[in-house]
Amino acid sequence: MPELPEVETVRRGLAPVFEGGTIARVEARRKDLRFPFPPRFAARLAGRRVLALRRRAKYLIAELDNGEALVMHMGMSGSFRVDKDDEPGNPGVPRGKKAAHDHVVVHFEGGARATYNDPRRFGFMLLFGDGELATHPLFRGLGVEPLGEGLTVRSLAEALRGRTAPIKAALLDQRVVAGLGNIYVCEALHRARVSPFRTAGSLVAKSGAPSRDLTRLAAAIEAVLREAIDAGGSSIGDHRLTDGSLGYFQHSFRVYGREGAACSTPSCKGTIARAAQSGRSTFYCPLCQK
DNA sequence: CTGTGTTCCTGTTCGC
DNA sequence: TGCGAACAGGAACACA
Repeated sequence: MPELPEVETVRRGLAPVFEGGTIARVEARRKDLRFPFPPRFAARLAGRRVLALRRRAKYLIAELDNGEALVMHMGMSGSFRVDKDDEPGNPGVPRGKKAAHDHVVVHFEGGARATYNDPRRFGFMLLFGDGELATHPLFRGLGVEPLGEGLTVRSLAEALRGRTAPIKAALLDQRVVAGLGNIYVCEALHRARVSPFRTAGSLVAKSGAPSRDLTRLAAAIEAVLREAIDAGGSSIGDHRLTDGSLGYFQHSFRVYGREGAACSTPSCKGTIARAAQSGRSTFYCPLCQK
């Protein structure tokens, strides 16, 4: 489920509990998710204080007071639920009650709990040693963060130059831009009026200079992510939506899941179509995306 | 190195 | 209503 905006929304929802909190104990209710839990996973977390909860691409990173880092990925179907014992009206699952697919529960001193639920178990949790974030294969090749200073038209041009894969596939590649997924790639390409079938390299001039289309695309990526985060931000505090669901922004999709609908581009008479690209669904307007 | 297809797993939705 | 098929937001991996 979660792409960058959802992961960021989850981070903001979890931060009040994680940051500054001390982990009392961890329940890992099975031996693995996508990958096996690290050796002595629960024991190594117990007693640790969380200094900060960060996000990189679609990863959540809890920095611990011993220099290690708890790295979490929610895969396709992962979600977190936060429960605080000192809130009598808390709509979350009552203490001790186990919902299906609740695989990990992090108990904090003071009684707050963060419960990780993941039916498909494509998510995972790892413990990195001091400094491992910079060198671990999962992080080593990650591209720039699309928000903040990382993503520039120039950096995009450099990453895409000469590539013959469709721009849709290139943007899904986490080495190009970190954190984009199928939904937001579709949305960004539509906003930029760029066809998902164009080769990535066609957006870059032979000289390496970015095209006008690429300039629009970079702006569209940033805009759609920011809007989605803002929409998610408005849902923080609602326990049902602190879980990484798409929140209110799904009502703002212009192409994703809208096959057959009228294109929303002003004065465009197109109809949103759906195609398969590298095994995933692409939603686009055949008329205004060139 | 680059690009593409397969695979992990379970739940939900769709067409008959 | 039931039931099999298609599909799902990720990304590691194998392979051409």
